[in-house]
Amino acid sequence: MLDGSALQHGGAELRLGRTVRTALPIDRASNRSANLVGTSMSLPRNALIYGENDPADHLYKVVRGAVRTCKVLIDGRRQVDAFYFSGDTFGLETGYRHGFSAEAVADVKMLAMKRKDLACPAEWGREGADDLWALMAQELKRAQDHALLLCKNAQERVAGFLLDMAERAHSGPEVDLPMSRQDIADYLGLTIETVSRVLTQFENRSAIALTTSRRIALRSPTALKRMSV
Amino acid sequence: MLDGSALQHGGAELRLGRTVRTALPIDRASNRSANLVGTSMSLPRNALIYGENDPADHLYKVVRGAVRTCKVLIDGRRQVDAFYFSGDTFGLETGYRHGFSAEAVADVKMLAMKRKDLACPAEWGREGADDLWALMAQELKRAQDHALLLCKNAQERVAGFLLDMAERAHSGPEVDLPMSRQDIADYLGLTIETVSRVLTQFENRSAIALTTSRRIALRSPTALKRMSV
DNA sequence: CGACCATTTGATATGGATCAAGCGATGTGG
DNA sequence: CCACATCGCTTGATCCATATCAAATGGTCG
Repeated sequence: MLDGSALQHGGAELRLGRTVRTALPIDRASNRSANLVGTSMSLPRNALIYGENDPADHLYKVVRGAVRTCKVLIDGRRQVDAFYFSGDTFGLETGYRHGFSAEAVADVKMLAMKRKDLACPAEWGREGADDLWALMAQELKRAQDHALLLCKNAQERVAGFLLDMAERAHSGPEVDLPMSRQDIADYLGLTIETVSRVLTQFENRSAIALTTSRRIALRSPTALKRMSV
Repeated sequence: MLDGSALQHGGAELRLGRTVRTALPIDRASNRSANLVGTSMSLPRNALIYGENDPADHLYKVVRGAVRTCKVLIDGRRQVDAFYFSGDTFGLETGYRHGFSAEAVADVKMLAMKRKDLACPAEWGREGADDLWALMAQELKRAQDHALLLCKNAQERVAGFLLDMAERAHSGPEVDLPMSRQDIADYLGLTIETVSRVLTQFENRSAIALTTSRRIALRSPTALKRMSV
């Protein structure tokens, strides 16, 4: 899972815009936040990081770029579980195998950290245990919030999504969305057409401004918050 | 939170069929699964166990009956996050306060276990840490599966729900659903009418049989599985 | 420039919500 | 014990939000 070759096995090779480039273990960096040594890897847009059911023996920390975790149902429908940005850690699982696959939303640089046994907390040092616990708690909250989001209507979902992105994707006054409309739609349980329509609707009401299709200025976060519940 | 008086404070007193009866600390039982001492409490149907934003300093283990955790939005919509049955532990949180309220779906008997500091794993013994980690992982999986369910259509949600209940509510060949149609609807992000219609539809196709409205025989789990994705 | 891809916009269809009524079980007071 | 209110569930009729189908627009790269 740490070298380029491993990245091509396993899950389906979906939508690879370019070939998957071998990740060179260029630098090593100690990573306080999980008390682990990380191997740096770079992957191009749409590359598969790991597939569903692959052994879950690494944690990954995004350095630059963005990652999505998702699942594809038998009939082809795709569901995006989460997005991860710079500073976020992903790959933590509830079992020994990944329940979702992970893919690069945009060119991504990240650290891969080996974990002997993620299922047995007693093996970790004190710091590591606290970090992992915090991480797990964060993932749980994310999943719960996602479920809450999915019970709402289209406007509320998109508004909530934008606010979440604005808070997390640490950009300036404008939010830079690295993912496609399809990614957003699959995360929100909507279609790309609906996502697009809601966005133009928000723009018409001056709640947002679409600088480019992937760059959005939140003109009125208050209005968005009002619309998000 | 351990005595009846505490149960009445905090969240809204919603839909209480009867008055909230004071929970007597009748017996004490050591509880291996979390390495804690539990105080037994009994509560009537619809009683509030804890409210949103209440301090999260206890874990609860269901002995008999069923519990739901949920959230009520400002406009009154309710979202059920999870159901817990005999043997399930609930109350684990991502912060110092509960993000959801917990209520008795039916008359419930449970053990309340005090936790000094749930946010600091180093404080727990080795066994306790492993147990809590497993519990957290289970909650994460539950939340993820819930989000997946909510991306599907009505048939798939109801089919998935029935299969989940059949697996968890350890009844015999017939599944005993302790919760109301409203509870199910709020869990699945549907209306009671839709839930009801889908159930009769399943019955017409002989996938299930409705012995009573709360008692369902899964005639063809295979068919349900097919319909659930 | 032309091919390609992502996004937007338009027209129509449909699944589930909403509104409304009926029905069966349970409980209560006369 | 019955008449009656209540409650949870089902069923029916209609409406609406979002999906689906289709086409136009715009941006990017060779």
